[in-house]
Amino acid sequence: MPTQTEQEFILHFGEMGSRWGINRTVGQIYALLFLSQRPLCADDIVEALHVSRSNVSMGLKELQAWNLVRLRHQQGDRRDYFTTPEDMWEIVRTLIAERKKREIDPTLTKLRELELQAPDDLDDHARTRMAELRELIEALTGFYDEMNQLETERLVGLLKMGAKLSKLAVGAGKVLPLKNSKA
Amino acid sequence: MPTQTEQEFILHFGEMGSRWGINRTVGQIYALLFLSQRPLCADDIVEALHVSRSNVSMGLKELQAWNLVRLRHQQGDRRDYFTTPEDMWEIVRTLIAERKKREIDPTLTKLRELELQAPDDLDDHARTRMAELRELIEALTGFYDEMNQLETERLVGLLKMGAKLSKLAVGAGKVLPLKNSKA
DNA sequence: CATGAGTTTCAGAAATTTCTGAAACGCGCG
DNA sequence: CGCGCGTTTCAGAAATTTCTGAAACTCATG
Repeated sequence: MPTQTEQEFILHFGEMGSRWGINRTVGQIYALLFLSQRPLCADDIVEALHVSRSNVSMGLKELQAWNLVRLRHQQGDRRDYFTTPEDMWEIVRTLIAERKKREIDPTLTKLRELELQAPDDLDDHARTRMAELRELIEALTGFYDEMNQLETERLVGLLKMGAKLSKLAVGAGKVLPLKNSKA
Repeated sequence: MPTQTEQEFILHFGEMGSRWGINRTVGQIYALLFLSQRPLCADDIVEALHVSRSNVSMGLKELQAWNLVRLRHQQGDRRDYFTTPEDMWEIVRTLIAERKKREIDPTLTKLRELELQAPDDLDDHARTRMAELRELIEALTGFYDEMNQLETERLVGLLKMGAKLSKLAVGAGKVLPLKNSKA
C-alpha cells in the first residue's frame, strides 16, 4: 500500500508512459517495482494499482520484453515475483539499448536496404540526404557501441569530466571533414 | 510526386512515427520534407501523401512545435513553405533537445517537487531510490548541457575518438564514488 | 469594405490502443 | 489422473488518438 508521495510518483510514471513509448499501466507497474524494497507478485500489483489481473500480466510481459524487470522466485511459492535492478546505471543502459533497438536500428536497416535495392530511383538530393542520414546514424551507433563496452566506473568518469573533454577534441574533426559543420 | 524508393522511405517514417512519439502523418510529412530539395507548401504535401488538408495543417503545426521544420516564404506568394535544416547535426541536436524537454525534464521537476514537498512520507528505500534517480538524471542532463555548448566540429571530434576517450577516464570515477558501480 | 486565396479550428467519424472478464492453459502434487 | 494454484490468452468493451470535412478566421488587394 503506497504512501501518498509514492502514489504521486506512480501516477506520474503512468502519465509519462505514453511519451516514453509504453502505456499507462506499464509505467505504473514499473514505478511501483522501482520503489518497492521487496519483490512483488502480480497480485500485489493488482492490489496496489487497482487494475485487472490480466492487465498486470500483459504489463509484466511487456516489461520483460524491455528487459526492465528481473524475475525472482521465493522458497515454496510458485508465484513469479518481480524487481527492478538495484543499480541505476544498469537501468539506464537497458533503456538506451532497448530504445536504440526499437527506434534506431529498424531505420538504419531500412536505409541500407533502400540504398542497395534501388541505387538510381532517387534524385541526387534525396540520395545524398539518405546517405547522410545513414552515415550519421552509423557514427552515433558506433560511438554508442564503444561506450557501451566500458565499465560503468569509466563511463561515470567521462561524464564527470564533462566539458573538459572538448579540449582534447580540437582538430580531431578534421580527419573526415563535414560538409555542414558550420550551420 | 515521390519515386518508388522515396515512397518507401516516407512510409517507413510513417510507421516509425508512433515509436518516435509522433503520429503517422507527422512522420510522413517530415520524411517528405527531409528528402525534398525545394521547400514545400501544405498543398504539395496533401498531393504527395493523399491526406486531408487539415491533417497536414495539424501535422505542420506539430513539426513546428518540435522545431523540426523551418518556415520559408517565396516572392509574391502568400503560402507558407517548409523545409528541414540542411545540416544533419542540427537536426540531431533539435531532436535530442526536444525529447529531453518532453521526456526527462518533467520527471526531474516532479522528483524535486516530491522530495521537497513530503520529505518523510516515504520509507527509506523509496526515498533513496527517488534520490538516486534524481541524481542520475541531474548527472546526465548536466553532461548533456555541457556537450550541447560545444560546436559541432568538436563534438564530431569527440565522437571519432570513441573508445580512446576511456583511457582518460581512469580514476576519474573515484572523485565521487558510486554505491553500485560494480553491478 | 468586399473578395478571395490561404490557414486554422473544431466536432464528430474512423482507427487504434488499452483494458477487462472469462476461458484456456500449465504444472506440481496427492 | 485430476485437483488446486497460478499464469496467459483472447474477444469484445472502453478509452484514446488520429483524421476528416465544413465552417471560421486572416489579411492583402482591387
